[in-house]
Amino acid sequence: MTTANPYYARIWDTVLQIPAGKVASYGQIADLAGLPGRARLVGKALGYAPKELAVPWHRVLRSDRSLAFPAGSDTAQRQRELLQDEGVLLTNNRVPKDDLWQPDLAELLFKLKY
DNA sequence: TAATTGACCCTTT
DNA sequence: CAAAGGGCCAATT
Repeated sequence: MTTANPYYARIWDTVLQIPAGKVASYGQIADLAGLPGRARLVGKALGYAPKELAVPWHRVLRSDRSLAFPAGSDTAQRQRELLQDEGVLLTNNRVPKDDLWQPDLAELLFKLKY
């Protein structure tokens, strides 16, 4: 472990709040985690995310609802498989708007214990 | 310390 | 709807 930053923990916690069958964008996660404008950091945090936390990184994608990886790459294919396994069907590398995560802010704040 | 990089986002064409 | 340009901020070199 090179550097442990407090930002990452909050990002991981927020991602863990995404229910199965729903997806959220990096910017949305950053915003909910209290880090507006730091969407890129979310991606980095997911890359640093330890396996033990079982962070559902596959439920996080770009704001245009497309995968953040080049189509055809191993990571992209695994993400697509994981999403389909949860009931999120990708059409042309994109998920339906109906599957976007719409969190209840009050409940989310309670779970994250701000 | 300065420059480069990146699992991104928004607005305009 | 897809592509292009500009911006943002932390981590890395």
